[in-house]
This record gives sequence, structure tokens and C-alpha cells, in this order.
Amino acid sequence: MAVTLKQIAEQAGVSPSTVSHAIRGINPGKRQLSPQTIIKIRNVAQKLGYRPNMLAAGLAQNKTFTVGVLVSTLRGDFYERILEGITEVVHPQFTPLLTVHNYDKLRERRELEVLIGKRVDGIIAACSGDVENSYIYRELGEVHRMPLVLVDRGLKDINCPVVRSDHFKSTYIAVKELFGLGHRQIVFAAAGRDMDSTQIFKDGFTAAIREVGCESESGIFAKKTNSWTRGEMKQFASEIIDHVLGLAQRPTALILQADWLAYDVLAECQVRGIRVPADLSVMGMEDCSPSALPGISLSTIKVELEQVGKLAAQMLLNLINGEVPSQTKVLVPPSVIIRKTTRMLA
Amino acid sequence: MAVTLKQIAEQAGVSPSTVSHAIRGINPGKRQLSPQTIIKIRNVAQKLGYRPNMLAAGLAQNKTFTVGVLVSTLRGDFYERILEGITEVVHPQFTPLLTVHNYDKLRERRELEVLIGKRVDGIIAACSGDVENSYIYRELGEVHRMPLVLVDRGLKDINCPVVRSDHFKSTYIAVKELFGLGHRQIVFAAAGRDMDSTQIFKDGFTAAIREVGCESESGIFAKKTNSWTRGEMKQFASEIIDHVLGLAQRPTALILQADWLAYDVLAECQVRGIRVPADLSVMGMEDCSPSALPGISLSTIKVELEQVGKLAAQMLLNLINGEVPSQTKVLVPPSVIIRKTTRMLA
DNA sequence: GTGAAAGCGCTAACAG
DNA sequence: CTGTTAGCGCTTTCAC
Repeated sequence: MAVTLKQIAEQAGVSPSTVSHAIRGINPGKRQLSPQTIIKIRNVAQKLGYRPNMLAAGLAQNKTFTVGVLVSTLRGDFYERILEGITEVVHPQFTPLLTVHNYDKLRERRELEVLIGKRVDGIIAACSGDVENSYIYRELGEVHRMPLVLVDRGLKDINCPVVRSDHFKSTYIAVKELFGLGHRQIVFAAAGRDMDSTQIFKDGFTAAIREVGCESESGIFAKKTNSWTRGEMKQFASEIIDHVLGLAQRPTALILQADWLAYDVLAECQVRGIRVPADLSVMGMEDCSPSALPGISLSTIKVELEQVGKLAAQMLLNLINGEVPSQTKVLVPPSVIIRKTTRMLA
Repeated sequence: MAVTLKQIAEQAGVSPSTVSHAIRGINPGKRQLSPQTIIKIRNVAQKLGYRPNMLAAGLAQNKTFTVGVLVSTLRGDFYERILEGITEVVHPQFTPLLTVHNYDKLRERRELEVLIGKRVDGIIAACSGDVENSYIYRELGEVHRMPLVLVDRGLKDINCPVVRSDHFKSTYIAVKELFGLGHRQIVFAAAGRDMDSTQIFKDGFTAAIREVGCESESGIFAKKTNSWTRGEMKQFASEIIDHVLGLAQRPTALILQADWLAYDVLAECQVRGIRVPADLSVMGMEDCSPSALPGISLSTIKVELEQVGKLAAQMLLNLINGEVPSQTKVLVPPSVIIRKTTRMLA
């Protein structure tokens, strides 16, 4: 079918191993080739349109020049941004084999098995968070000795590098920023499918609120769901506003756990005649692409997703090269972005 | 290192070939195994945590259970949506090897070579559009006999299936819709890095305008660039409004080649005191995620990107199975979505 | 029903 | 400087 080393060897009148070395350059086999044979071999290869079969090479070297990437979903720009960071860092040495689990634990398992079967050189995974699948991640390291780094979410009992955004700091700096602007009554509306993350967000909020001494006039409004459809989001936005309006001490600032939720809250405010930021300052989280749009201009906490991807990829490459990671838990710091939905209090 | 067929064979006291058959089930090697040996072998495999090495299997069968996907970029939700369609269709039979060219023709070449080297079973590519690279796509089919389907953009002289959104129809139905709403003076603002696509958009616009007989009062305002930064976009939005305002016959409707451009146009309208849709109806193209946001509510032409991905993937699977495609050029039809930036003229 | 042997395309000692 | 020989881990005739 495709042209092989052997065919080139015959055409050029040399042995396969010579061809192998000539094609790959000097270093790999640390062999001295006469310039003429190199030229000759390369010419033949060129003429025949030879492309080395990396599968065969990999089989012989026990390498695949491929890294497995498992993400939760391709919807929205969250994993897309992480993915972008990853591809840029592993390129061109490795190419990513992309899998998606859609929060389905059976699929998560299966995809991981596929990656093992394909003998990827390492895996970067955003696990579904289902503890039932922990064992397979453990197996990855312990029985298959496959380099693994987790992104976005860690896994109890799994001792492997984790790169995630610093959620604690997100709410923490949001509160500090708002406090700096003069706000004293601040509400954090927590919502997410991932209870661990949500808890961290809450902790950051609480810690900051304590530090600035606003415990009595601030609070958390939470709801848990594991499917956020547009309708549910809108519904929750409405409930948040109800809550805010119902409070004895009317809050002056509202922090939402996600930009997309903030968009609905903004819409709800408009419907109810609440002026933003005059009556209420609103702050989102993540800095999704619409937030910068002139019509939205949402103040938010920017989560450095590309950076998460890049750092994770860099750690994986190090692991693949046999280096021991200096730190195993990496938190990438968020930053605050002030646009037009927050204001300084007089 | 990893556990192999041979080890299982030894542990189970049978030959490697028997293990191979037992693991894969009955069909593949059409061999009759006694139920007991099957059980015995599977148990051993289970106990040892055996995962077949698909590389080795692939080398023996000349298959990789992998498809190459080459996209232009991961930024924005355009390719992401196509990618989503692809992954869902090829799953779980194949897993996608993801590459990105970033409109760099050298990188495009290199990534394609990598995919060839990894002997993917087929390729779905959004080519950069650079004609200099045509030859490599040709080589793909002619010398490597690799199934190929192009998405989003075709390539002259390359005779392979192409799946793309029907750009002609996009502007065509936009005009028809607007005409139906009573608009007679319609402007289409064309802008894009890909001149071929832009031309098709223009053609669709012109054809529809002719049909409804509004040639004299309608027109096209075009600008070409190949890098659309936020600043340039904003600048162009401003120029578009200048143009619209400068026309003797003031247009009542404006069609933009991209939603993102429309967002800036909307913002510019606000700045200039042009009320949308009272003074001007605005229609975008693609239906990006922010368009549905309450604060934006952009009327637009929805491009079915997931569908493009799905159809492309389906065609590729057919090609891989040796089927001859019934049709080689597939155009997926867009649809109009009316939100709040367009109105019916009195 | 099961085993032996050849081979997929390459790399990596080991000789010369 | 170059050729020969073993594999890598699997599938697949062909024999028994």
C-alpha cells in the first residue's frame, strides 16, 4: 500500500536501517552517514512520496507522539479555551487525541480506555467528578504508568498534578474589589453542577466577607442543579432577584458564579426596573466572550483558561520526560475586570 | 511494560492467537472457541488489567481507528461547533486527532503530514484556502489514498466531498425575509478573510435583490482584511454606519456578514442615536451564542455548524467503508431567526 | 477447537 | 560508515 522503508532501501541500494537513520537525521541513532548516501536516500524518499509510519515507529519505541485529552464538553468556550492552550503547548511534538465525556460516567470510563488502548504518551483530563470513576484514574497511573494531569477539577485520593483556576481567590477578590468600591451588602449567588467547586467559591466569599467585616449584611444564595438549560438559568436568575429584593438590608452588589447566569440576571433586572449599576452592581465570573460586548459590558472575574491548558500541557510534557513535578497542585490566579455593571458607591 | 497478549496466553495456558480471538469476540476471526476457554481467558485478562494495544492491532490490520481533523482555529465557536458534530458522529468507532493550522500555510502542510504519518483512517479538513497548498490535499488522495472530506471551504481542482454551509442561500433568504417585512432599501456589508465565501454571500444578495426588484435602492458595502481584531471590527462598523448615513436613499435594513460584526454595528448605532429596529433593521449571520442573549437579541441567519460537522463525519465514515459518495458537494441550508433587531415596516 | 508461524513497518543492538 | 538480526504486540493464514 503505502511506501515503506524497505522499498526505499531497495531503490537506493542500501539497507533499511541506513534509510531509517538517513530519514531521521543524525542524532537519533548517533550514526555517521556519508553525505552522499543521505542525499541519495532522501531523494528516493522524496520521489516516492515516503511518509514514515509513526505507528510502526511508535510500536518499536513504545511511544505514540500523541497525548490524550478528555474534556467534559465542547459546548461553550470553557473547555475550548483550555484546549487551545493545550494544543499550542504540545505542538508540534505531540498531537492531541480528543475525547469528550459529556458528564456521563460510563462514557468517561470508555474514553479513558480508548486512550489507554491507543497508548497515548500521556493524558490531560477534566474528570466528570464522579467518584465512582476514581479507580480508573488510579489505574491509569498505577497499572498503566501513564502520565496524567487533571484540569479544572481534582479527584480525592488521586495523587497526580492538578491544574485549576483558583476559585477561592475568584470570589475572594470579587468581594475585596466590591468592598473597595464602597459596597457593604454583598450577595453571592452560587450555582453549579460541581459541588466541590461551588463550595470553594463559597469559602472564598465567606473568607473575604469576614475579613472586611460584613458578615451581618452579606450572604450566599445557592441552588444546585446538574443541568443548566436556558430556561432553568432564567428561572434561577429570577429567583435570585426575588431573593435580593426580599432582603431586609437591600444588597448593593451581587456576584454570580458564572457569566452566563449574570447575563440572565442583567435581563431580569431590566425587566424589573432595577438599574445596573445605579441600583445594583453586578459581577460575573469567567469572562466569557460576550461579556466584553458593548451591549453587555459585564464586570467580571477573568478566569485564565488558556493558561490552565498551557500549564497542564507543560506539566504533562515534563512528566512524559520523566521529570518529577516540583508542585503538584497548581492554582492559576484570576483577575478582576471592571466594565460597566459595577459602580463605586458615593 | 504493559501486559500483552502473550503474557495472557502463558497464564491461561493457550496460544496467543486463541487469546486474540477470545478477547475480540466471535466474529472477527470467525473461529469457534469453547465457552470455557473464552471465560478462562477473559478472566485472566481482567485480572491482569489487559488493554489491547491498538497500535499493534492497527499495524497488523492497517487501520488506526482514528480520524484526523484539521481546523483553522479553536477561537470562537465556529469550528468548535463543527468539531462537536464530528466527535459525536465518529464516536465511539473512531477518535479524532485534532490539529489546527491558524491560517498558516506551512503549519497546514505540517499538520497534514503528521496526520499522514500517524496513518489516520481518514481526514476532515477546513483548509486554509491557500491555493499553494492544494497539491498536498491532492497528494492525500492520489498517493496516500486517504479518505478526505473538506468542510466550510472547497478547493479548486480537488475532487473530494465538500460539506459547507450554503452561503448563497444565507444572504438570499435574508433579503427575502427583509423584503417580506416591507424593506426595500437594503444594504449588505461584506467582510471576511475568505474572498471566495464573501463572493458567494454577495452573489446570493444580488440574486435576491434582483428577484425582488430593488437593485436601484439597495447595495453592497465591502471591505477586505485578513485579520479581524476587535479594533478593526469596531472601525469597520463605524464605516458601515457612515456609509449607510451617507446614502441618498436611506436604507431601512442592514445585513452583516457576521454576527460579531453586527454586535459592533449595534453598539455604533446606539452611540449615534440610531434606534434599532425603529430606524434601522439589523440582521447578522451565523447565530453565534451571544445573539440569543436578552441584551442582544440579534435577528440573524442561523448557520447549522453542528450539522456541517455531522454530515462531513458521516461522509467520511462512508468513504472509509469504501462507499462511493452519492453527492460530492453538500450544502447545508441556513435558516432565518427573527429576534429583536428587525421589524416589519408599516 | 486450538497452535505455529509469518508478517505489519519500523527501531535498536550488534557486528563488521 | 553500513548491513544483519531481532524484536515491538498484534492479526491472520494455514495446519493439526
